[in-house]
Amino acid sequence: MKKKLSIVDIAQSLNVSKTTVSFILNGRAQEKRISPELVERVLKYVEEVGYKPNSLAKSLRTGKSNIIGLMVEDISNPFFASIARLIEDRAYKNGYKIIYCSTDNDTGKTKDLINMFRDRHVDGYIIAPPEGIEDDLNSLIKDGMPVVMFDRHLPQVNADYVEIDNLFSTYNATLHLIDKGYKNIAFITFASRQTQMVARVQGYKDALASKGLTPVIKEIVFNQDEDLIIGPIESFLKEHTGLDAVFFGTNHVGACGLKVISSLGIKVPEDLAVISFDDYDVFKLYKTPVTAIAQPIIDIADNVITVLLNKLNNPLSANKPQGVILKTELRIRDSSK
Amino acid sequence: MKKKLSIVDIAQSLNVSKTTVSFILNGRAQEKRISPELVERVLKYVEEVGYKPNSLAKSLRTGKSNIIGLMVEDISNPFFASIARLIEDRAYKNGYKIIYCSTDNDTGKTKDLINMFRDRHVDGYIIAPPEGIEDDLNSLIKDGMPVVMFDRHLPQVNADYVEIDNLFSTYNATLHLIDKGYKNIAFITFASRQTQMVARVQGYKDALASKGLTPVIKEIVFNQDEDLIIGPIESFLKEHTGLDAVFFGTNHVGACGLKVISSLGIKVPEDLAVISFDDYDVFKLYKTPVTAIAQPIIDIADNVITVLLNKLNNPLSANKPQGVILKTELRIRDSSK
DNA sequence: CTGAAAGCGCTAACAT
DNA sequence: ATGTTAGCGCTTTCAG
Repeated sequence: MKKKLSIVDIAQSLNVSKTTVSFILNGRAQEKRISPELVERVLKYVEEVGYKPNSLAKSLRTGKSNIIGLMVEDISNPFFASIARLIEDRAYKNGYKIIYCSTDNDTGKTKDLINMFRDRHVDGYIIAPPEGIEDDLNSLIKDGMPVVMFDRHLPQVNADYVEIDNLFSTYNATLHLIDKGYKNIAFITFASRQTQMVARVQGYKDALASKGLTPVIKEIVFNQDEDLIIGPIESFLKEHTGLDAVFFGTNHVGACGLKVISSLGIKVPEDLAVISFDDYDVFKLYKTPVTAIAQPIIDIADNVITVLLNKLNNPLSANKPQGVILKTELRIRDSSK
Repeated sequence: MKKKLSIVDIAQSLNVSKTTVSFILNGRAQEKRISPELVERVLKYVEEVGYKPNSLAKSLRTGKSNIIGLMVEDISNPFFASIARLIEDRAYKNGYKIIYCSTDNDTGKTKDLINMFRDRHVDGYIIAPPEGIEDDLNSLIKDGMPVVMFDRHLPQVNADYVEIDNLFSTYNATLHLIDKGYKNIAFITFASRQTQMVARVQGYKDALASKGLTPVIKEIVFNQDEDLIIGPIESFLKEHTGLDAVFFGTNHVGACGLKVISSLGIKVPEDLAVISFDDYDVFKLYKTPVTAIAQPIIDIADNVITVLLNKLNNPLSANKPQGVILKTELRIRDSSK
């Protein structure tokens, strides 16, 4: 077990002061007018013996950890997994590491997680916030921590956020269904007071209202156990026989809904047209490919990390937080023909 | 921005030594025979002012970070995302945090990542190892770091690992196809010398050999860009018109393969029977539900974390590393009827 | 240009 | 039972 080298070891071996080594390693040689030869010699030696500064000690001293805390709803959801992946890549390229975790939309768990991150001295926070953590986030912001929300935002929290145009997306997609002649359109989604979900429901309602149609909304309580999502959808679909179209509010609900539709032997789109929020393989490959609202995942990730890096690099900039609203794309497939 | 409290502040406010506070906070009060009244008083005060020890300083001092490094192939792959999720949960419950990242099966990137983890003083490593990092892993182990491999292992690395019975899984599934009367069965997968893939191919070959049939194997070079996976599969399928069944070696290849099959208008299973390794929504919901080999995700995650926690808690235990091999389940659906 | 020295907040011998 | 003290490895003033 080879002993870890410290900056002192390097300094001693080279017969210079550790201060000098530190300056050189931190690119402050020029500023400190250290001779290029020495710089060269130190760098070469450091390389040679494979010395790595202890970042823990560094963090303790500087108060910076170069870690970003990323809280998604559920990392096993493809939407969040993809975003996490893209953010991870961009973060690494900029010298930051990611610690991530899943909130499960659980307020208590999220509070714990925030404390843990805080405790770990993460430099910035990226979060798809559940409800009820306004105070925690505000306290973070008050302490000068960069915070970026995505997928949704908390109106009482004055921080940057990156979202999509939820209301228009469902409005537009619902109109598409109506255009195609569907009249009894149900909206099935997770029960949630979060901004993104409220907007999605509203867009759906607005579109129906504009044509004098009546909304039928089914809210499912989220549960890890898929059967508890499938069950209610099945009951709902069995009860509401007059429907000619159904709109799923998230990819997860959509996938579960399709399972129900398959098992019930419902024909898409003849018996029932289908649209879902989010797009992924399941929708493309379903028996009848499913029309979906695709979120600009790359754009979302790019915006999130750009905003955060900005705040990280200009901690002073007291410029007002802003919200970025991105467009979605309605991918029309056979399920709504 | 309220100033962070340190243990010294606590000690001063209470007129005790910081040692005492430290002992109390670390549950060593009894052992050190500190009066219950004092313990009570300290704990109450700590709670009251919301003091949190600085874990960075703690780590620097103790050399423990309570962080586990988790390296998967690609966090946006549902198989790895699910496992990561389960591991994350179990780790948190045991007081560990996870730093995760995607290796992309890229040796260079993985080496960097290992260095980063090492640098961050993670307490243990969980990795789905790409080829070529034997030395890095061995050096880790030599330095006494707990390492657990999963999904595959590196024969030259003497560490615990958790895998499934790849060879038997494909052997068994291939026999199933043969039983059903299919004779010209192709195996399409990612080009890889990793243990799990070698075993999968071997199982397929063995099954065919046992019946005197000839293998047809197509290896695809992995690429982030899905079109570069779909393209080769399409060419392959067009060239090999005599096939009556195809076996996809991973969920990713399987999903891409289905896209090709759909776009080519190939009927499953009439024109072509299909089986894929891994199981997920896409296979259940495909036009013709696809027979799949389901990995015991929960078991895998459980075993991985159990083994790691064990090593973390008994660093001394020089017991030989062992491999855990788990069983898979062949879920027969209409695509291989 | 370089060195001494003071911490960052915590733990753990080693005294009392 | 409780206090003293010496670091963990690094950055950074301040003096040469």
